[in-house]
Formats: sequence, C-alpha cells, structure tokens
Amino acid sequence: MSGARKLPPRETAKLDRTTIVEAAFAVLSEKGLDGLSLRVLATHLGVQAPALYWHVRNKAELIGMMAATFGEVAARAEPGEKTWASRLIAYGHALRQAMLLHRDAARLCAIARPIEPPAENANRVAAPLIAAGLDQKRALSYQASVIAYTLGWVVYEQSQPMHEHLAQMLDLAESFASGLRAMVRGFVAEVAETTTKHRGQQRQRPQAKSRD
Amino acid sequence: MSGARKLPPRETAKLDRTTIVEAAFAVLSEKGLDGLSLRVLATHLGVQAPALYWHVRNKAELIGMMAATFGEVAARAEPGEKTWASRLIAYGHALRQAMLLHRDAARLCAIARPIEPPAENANRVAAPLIAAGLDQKRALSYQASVIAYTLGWVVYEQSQPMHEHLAQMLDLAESFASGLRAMVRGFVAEVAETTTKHRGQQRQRPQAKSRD
DNA sequence: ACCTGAACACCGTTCAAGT
DNA sequence: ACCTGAACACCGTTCAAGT
Repeated sequence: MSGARKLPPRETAKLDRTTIVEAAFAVLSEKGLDGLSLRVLATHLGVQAPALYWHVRNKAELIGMMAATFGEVAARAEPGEKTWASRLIAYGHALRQAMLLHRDAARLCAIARPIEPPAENANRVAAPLIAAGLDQKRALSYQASVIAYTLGWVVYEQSQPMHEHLAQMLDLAESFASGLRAMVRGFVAEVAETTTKHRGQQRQRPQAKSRD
Repeated sequence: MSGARKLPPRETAKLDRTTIVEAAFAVLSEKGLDGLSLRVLATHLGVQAPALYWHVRNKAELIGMMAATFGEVAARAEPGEKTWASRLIAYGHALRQAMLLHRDAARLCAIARPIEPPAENANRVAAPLIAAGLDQKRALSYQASVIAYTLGWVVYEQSQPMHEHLAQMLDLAESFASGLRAMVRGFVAEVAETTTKHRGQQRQRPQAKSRD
C-alpha cells in the first residue's frame, strides 16, 4: 500500500506571501483544487495552519493571489507584437499556456475573486492595445472577450472527462487557436467598418496616452 | 438583527432527483455556491443529509446535474435560426441568459465535471449545425469555442467585484454580443476561404489596420 | 513580529439500524 | 425502498497564549 499521505516539511527558511503562494501551487499540482486546503499547505510549509493567517487574510485571498499570477505571466509574454490584433492573439495563447502549466488552474481562476483593484491590472493589460491604435472602450471589451474565451476553454481542457472526450474528436490546441483567431478577425472587421465611415483618422497614433 | 439562519422545510412531498436539483438551485440562489452544502440542502428539503445519498451518488454528481441543466435549456432555446452562424450566436445568447438566471451559475459549471457521457450532449447540440451545412469536426470545434467563451464571460459577469468594475466602463451585454458576433463572423470567413479554394481569396492574416 | 494549541462551527461521506 | 442517528475524518477561522 502506498502510504504517501504525508508531505515533507519543505523548507524552514522564511514564511512570506511569495513562498506561501509557491507552496500553494505545489500542493495544487499534487492534490488538485479539491485537495488544496490551508492545513495541508501549512504542513507542506512545516508550520501550523493558523500561522498562514498572519500573512494572508483568508483562503479566498490566497486563491486570488494565485489567480493573479496567470494574468501577470501572460501580460509579460507578449513582447514584440505590433498590431493590437496580433497582441490580442499572443495574449490569449500566453494566458492559455500559463494556465496549462498548473493543474486545475482555470477552475482556480473561475473561483477566484479579484481582491486588488482590477482597474490597475485591466488598464495595464489594455494599455498596449490602446497604444497600438484602439480606443479604450474597445480595448477593454476585446481584452475581456479574449480572457473570457481563454479561461472558458482551459476550464474544459483541464476537465479530465471533457479532455478525453474532446481530444479524440479534435485537436484542442488547434481548435483553441481557431476560435481565438476567428474572434480577433471579427474584431478587426468590426473596427474596419466603423472607422471607414468617418475617414479613419484613428489609427497610427504612436504612444498616445489618450488622457481625458 | 436578521436572524434568518433557518430555512423552512419546504415540502414533504417526495424526494427524487428532480426535486433535489430544484431545491439545490433554490439554495444556490439564496446562499451562493459557497453556501451550497448537502446539509443545508437536506434541511431545506425537510430531511437529513444522508438521505440525499440514496438518490445521488455524491455532491459532485449533484453539481454535474445542475450544470447539465444550462446546456439543455440553451439547446432548446434556439428555435428558428437557419444558418449555422445564426444558430451559434443564438445558442451563445441562450446559454448566457440561462446562466444569468442563477447566482454563481457559471462558477458552478466551471466546477462541475460531466459525469454523463458528454458525447451524447455534444452531438445533440452540434447536430443542427451539421444539418445547417457544417462538417462535424468544425461543428464541434466552433460549438466548443462558443460555449467556452460564454462560460468564461459569465464567470466574470457574475463575479461581483469584476461586474462592478467592468459595468462602469462598458455595457456587459453589448460587449458579450460583440465578442460572440466577432467569433462567429471569423468562423464564417474561415469556412468561406477553405471552401472556395481556387477562388483567389488570399486573406491569411487579419490585416489589423485596414488601410486608409 | 510571528507562530502554536486549542477550540468552534461547520463540512462530505459511510453505515448500521430503523420503517 | 427509503430514511435516520451517530460517527469519522476532515475543513476554514478565531484567539488566547507563547517566543
């Protein structure tokens, strides 16, 4: 019988928010989202469960910090794309890849509730789109759609029964890319329509901060 | 002081899977996903918690049954659309509306794991698309993309902090519709390309900035 | 400042026992 | 067949008390 019920008390180095989130991802990958409890996380860190409450308000905040990770990773991972369309596509792929690295990551993001002011993150991530020629409202809307699509897709991709069933009927990576491509292509067409109405003077403003 | 901690034992009529799922939705709408426990569900039904296990294997199965509801509702709600494109759009809207009726519905779907053979549901829902002229592989892929997008969108729409933040920057319903429209439009373009191979339609990349 | 021990109010689930 | 009572092994969270 495999008696692997106990995890070794990792490190007795220090205990701060960063190491806690790290260990939480380790536990997540080992036990899955259902197995991620503050108690096993604490023993994984060689500490008692209430100790975590000194660094973290509660479990919800911890989940929120974990979820925020993916957004940051994906935001950094779209380096040299110039048009807002290619940026959107790159962001979607980067976000999916980031989530696929950890078991149950999409479900975790779906559970998580953004505790930090989301305005900061949203604007930071929409900024390059605006710099690439989009107005702010559209940038936010398109960005939200790409994030929603990616999150929803990976939820199903990481659901084992769904994965098994879908994977034998179609290539998941290719289907994801197809949907993402289609959506952004539709955005491009939409923008092209509305800007040709009044002689597109909108595009090609380099680094416009667009202050109101 | 609101002392509403106890729910009235609803009906002592009968106890079968249908009434259990009904009551589960009632509890969900009152207490939210975190408050949905088998114990409060049982008291809501005027019964003890272990009684539920006669009709339902476990909580996961119950969640699965609840999630399956939305797919069925949405599948019935796209009546008279003729093209597969309009069917896809109608399905997305119907699915969103069905989920918006219940608190935390999208998160519930993200948590749920399809216990019934998903082939049945998937094919039943993709069938009209195939009948409307799509090949099966594309029908499944497009359908999956629409479902993923809708699920992900409503996850954020039903997240209270996200809702508050996004709602003041953009019209959520309109932005959802925009993304859905864009995606399906992209699908249509893709199909048009591959079917008219020797027609000289060379739009491989989405020409982000339409010239002029 | 940072962590432990002990406790509280909950969970999901099992199972013998009732009817 | 259908449900109860009691129990098991867990939860998240609080809080006095230790260092």
